[in-house]
Amino acid sequence: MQNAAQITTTHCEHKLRDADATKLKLVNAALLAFSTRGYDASSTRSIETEAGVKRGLINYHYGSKEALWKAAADHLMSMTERDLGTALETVKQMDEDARLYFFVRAYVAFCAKHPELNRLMIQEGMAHDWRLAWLLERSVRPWYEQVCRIFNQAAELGVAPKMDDHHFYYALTGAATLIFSNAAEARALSGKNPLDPDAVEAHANAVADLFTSIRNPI
Amino acid sequence: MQNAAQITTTHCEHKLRDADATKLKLVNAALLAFSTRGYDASSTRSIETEAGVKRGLINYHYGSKEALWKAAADHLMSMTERDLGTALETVKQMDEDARLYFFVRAYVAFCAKHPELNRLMIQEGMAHDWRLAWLLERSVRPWYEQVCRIFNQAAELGVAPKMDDHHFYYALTGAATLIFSNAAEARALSGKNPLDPDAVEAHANAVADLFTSIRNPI
DNA sequence: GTCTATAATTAGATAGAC
DNA sequence: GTCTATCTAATTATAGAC
Repeated sequence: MQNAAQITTTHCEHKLRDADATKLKLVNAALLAFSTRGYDASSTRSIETEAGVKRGLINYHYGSKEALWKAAADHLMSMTERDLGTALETVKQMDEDARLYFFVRAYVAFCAKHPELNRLMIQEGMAHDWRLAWLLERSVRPWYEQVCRIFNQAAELGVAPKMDDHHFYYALTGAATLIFSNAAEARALSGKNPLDPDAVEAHANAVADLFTSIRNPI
Repeated sequence: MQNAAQITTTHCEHKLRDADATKLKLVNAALLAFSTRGYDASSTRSIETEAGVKRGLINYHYGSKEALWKAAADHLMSMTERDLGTALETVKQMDEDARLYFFVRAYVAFCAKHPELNRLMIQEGMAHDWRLAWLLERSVRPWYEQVCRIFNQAAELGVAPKMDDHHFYYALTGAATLIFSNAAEARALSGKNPLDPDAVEAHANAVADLFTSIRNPI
C-alpha cells in the first residue's frame, strides 16, 4: 500500500479520486438515511441508490453496514465539533455575562443548518445499543460537559435560569432542536418552512431569551 | 354477524374475551415497537413475539401491518386526549394568571408517564408520509391549537414569554419531552433514571418556571 | 474500481386445516 | 380463535469475473 502511493500514476490518481468521491457520496446518503429513517429501516441497497453509486460498493468500501454507520456518524461528529468548537471559541472572547446568550444562539443556528445531528441523536437515544454507546463515548459526553460548564458559569453570575444543569441541558436541547428535527410536522402545522433563515432567526431569539436571564445583552 | 351476537353462549363469550385480550396485547406491543424502533424497522413477527401471541394473529385480527399501526396510534391518541383533556378542564378552573404554569406541569407529568407519545411523534414527524398525515389529522392539529390558545391567553395577561405561539409550541414541546423520549441517553449521561418521580418533578418545575413569567403562583 | 451471481435470512401476506 | 405451510419480495453479505 505504501509502495502504491509512491509509484502514483495519473491512472492511479484518477482511481483514488473516484474512490474518495464514491465514499463521500455514500457517507452523505447514509447520514440522511440513518438520521431520518433510522438504522434498521435503512437498507444498504437504498443508500447506494440514493447515493447514485452501483450496488455492492458499500461492502466494497466499508465492509459492512455497521462500518458505514460508524463512518457516517464520525463524519457528522467531526463537522459538529469543528463548527461548534469555533463557536465556543468566539463566545469565550465575549463578556462573561453574554456568553450563555450567544452560545445558545450559535447552537440553534447550527442545529438548523444540520438537522441530521439531532435526528440521529433522537433515533439512537431511545434504546441502549452499540450505536448509542458509540455516540456517547465519541461525542455526547464531552459535549454535555461543555454545555454544563457554560451553564454553571452563567449560573454563578446569576444570568442563567434556576435549575439543575442536567435539566438545563435537556430543556435547552429539546427547545432548540425539535422544530428543526421535526421540520416536516412543523411545516405542515404552520405552513412555513422552519429551516428558512427568518424562522431560524426567530427561533434562535426565542430560545436564547428563554434560557438566559438577561434580555438584551451588549 | 349480528345474529352471532344475539345467540351468545358462554363459549362465544370466552372466545370474545380471548380475542380482546389478544388485540390488547398486540396493540401494546405494537406501540412500544413503533414508537421506539420506528414503523419500518418493526416487523410484525417481532411484535407478535413480544406480545406473546402466536404468529399470524396480526393479519388475522387487523388484516395488515398498516391497520395495526393505525389501531395502536388511535389507542395512544384516545388515551392522551382523555388524560390531557381532564388536565385542561382542571386548569380552566384556576386563576387566569396561573393557568399556563399548571398546564405546563400537567403536560410534563403526562409526557413522563407516556414517553411513547413523544417517541412516536418524533419518529413520524421527520418525514412527510401517510402516518404523519394521519397523526396531524387525528390529533396533532387540534392539540396544537389548544396549546396556542392557552399561550395566547397568558400572553395577553403578560405571564407568557415574548415570542410567536408557533415557536412557543415547539420550544415547550421539545424542552418538556426530550429528557423522557431519550431516556436511555439521559440515564447514561447522569446515572439517574429521568422517569423516576423525583426527576420528573424536578423537570416539571424547571420547565414550568422557564415557560411562565410568574415564578411562584398561588 | 465495477458488475454479476448467489447464498442465507427475513419480511408481509394468504390460504386452509383444526 | 388458533396454527401451519407457503408465496413473493427484499435484506446483508460473499466470491469471482472483468
